[in-house]
Amino acid sequence: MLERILIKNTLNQTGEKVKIAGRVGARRDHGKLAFIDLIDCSGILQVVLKEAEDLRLNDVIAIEGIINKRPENMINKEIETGGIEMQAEKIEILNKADTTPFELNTDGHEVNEEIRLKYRYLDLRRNRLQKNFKIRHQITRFIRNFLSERDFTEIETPLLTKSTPEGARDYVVPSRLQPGKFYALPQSPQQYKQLLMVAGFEKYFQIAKCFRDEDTRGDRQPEFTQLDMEMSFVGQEEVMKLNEELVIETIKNVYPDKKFLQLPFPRISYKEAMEKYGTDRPDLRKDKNNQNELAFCWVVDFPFFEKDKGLNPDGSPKWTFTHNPFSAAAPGWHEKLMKKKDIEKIIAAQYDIVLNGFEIGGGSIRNHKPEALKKVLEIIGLKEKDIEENFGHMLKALAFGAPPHGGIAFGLDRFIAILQNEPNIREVIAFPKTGDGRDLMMNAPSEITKEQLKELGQL
RNA sequence: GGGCGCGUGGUGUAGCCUGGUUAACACAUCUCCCUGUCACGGAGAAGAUCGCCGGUUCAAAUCCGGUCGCGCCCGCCA
Repeated sequence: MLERILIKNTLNQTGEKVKIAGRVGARRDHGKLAFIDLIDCSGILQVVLKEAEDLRLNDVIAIEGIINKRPENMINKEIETGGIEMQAEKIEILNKADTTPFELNTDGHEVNEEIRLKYRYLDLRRNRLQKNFKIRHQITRFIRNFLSERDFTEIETPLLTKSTPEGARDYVVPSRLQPGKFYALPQSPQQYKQLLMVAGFEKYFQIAKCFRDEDTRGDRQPEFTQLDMEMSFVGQEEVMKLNEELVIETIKNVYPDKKFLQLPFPRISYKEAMEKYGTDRPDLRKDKNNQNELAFCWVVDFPFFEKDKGLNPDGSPKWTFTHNPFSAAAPGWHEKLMKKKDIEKIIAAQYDIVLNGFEIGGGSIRNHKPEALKKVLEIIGLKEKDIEENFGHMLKALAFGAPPHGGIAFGLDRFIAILQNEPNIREVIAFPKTGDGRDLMMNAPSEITKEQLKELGQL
């Protein structure tokens, strides 16, 4: 009884009898001679059959046979195993396959998105998507190793957490044990990672799922993955330096053909970006058709606050934060923040990293003193009661000797999509949602039973 | 919430502007032929009441109105 080996391992088995297994990717029947391309997770191999078998596309089979060198004039240079082939001796059909609703030997761009998502498990068989997810794994593996080697601890934070009044709309989950109350799914692990700094971990990271109940875009999904990171006893320079190195090393390792337009990454102030490029995420590429050109930049010196729509009841302007309520003021602006003076001029210790015109990450140095965070919350118009209710735990935690800290978060899906030259992050998310937030394959969201609703206190 | 685009066999398109044969083509599917193909080739077959509803007309895939679905963009997204 032969043990099954992977197709990539047939390369050094010339002359040997082996067993391989996979699905039929193509069939070329010549009557008394037939070929099939067998596909497994590691590659593709041509199998020669003496007689035409009753094999159909996508049937799952196991084959035993001899691996032979191909004659010189029959070598296929297009595939890795093009110099060898298997002479089949025994075929076992493990499972027959229905005809697929679309062809799998293309890149899929021609097929309607809706039908691709409905049959996502077939769509994922495509070469292009297989590559995307193998690369995605290489990237996350490299990042994990890079940060682990630098004393970072990967820590998971809760998905069932608390709704907060600021920022994006929350996805909420009704509580059974606390009828009428709701958990919220995190928009980001922001508060937890800061609390981990209070806890003394000093260097934390997480490949974190985040949720935002807002309208989607080509580069936005309701559910997405963030590389989340936080460090204690650092300033803006250290965070930027470490992350620049992380990005450069990751790309050098996974994409040796990609070229950085400028190293180190140029730094542009928000003001300069707006004046020169009319956007805070400028596309600095020289040749936008060159898929290997990467134009990174940092955008810094963001205004902390901007005027919100409408006015306060007393006629004073309403303020909102431009990026993150937990950010600290940039060096030199702390006094203005504490005195709530020249609010529109205050600069935040905030930095965005931009790649080819897309914001792929952003972070800041945080307010590690409770009185500073409180000032920010007051400026954006929160009443004492709201502050206590929504941020009381943060203020309390910071008061127990929180170290100075700061961090960053990368939109991992977006980052990978750009590196893979994919126009849409759905191509690098295994089971993405449609524009209106549905999962066409699982048919979610769906209705739940009256009993479930009752248990949740929703009836 | 708003703007734009698309919807025709299983998949992708043509036809629509300028209404009129049996709705065309490619791929996929099925049958047959084929001993060196590699997205094999050849012969044949089946498969669409043109998203849905209504209107105009002798006649609607085609014109008009509505509706549904999908995508992209603006708003929104700390």
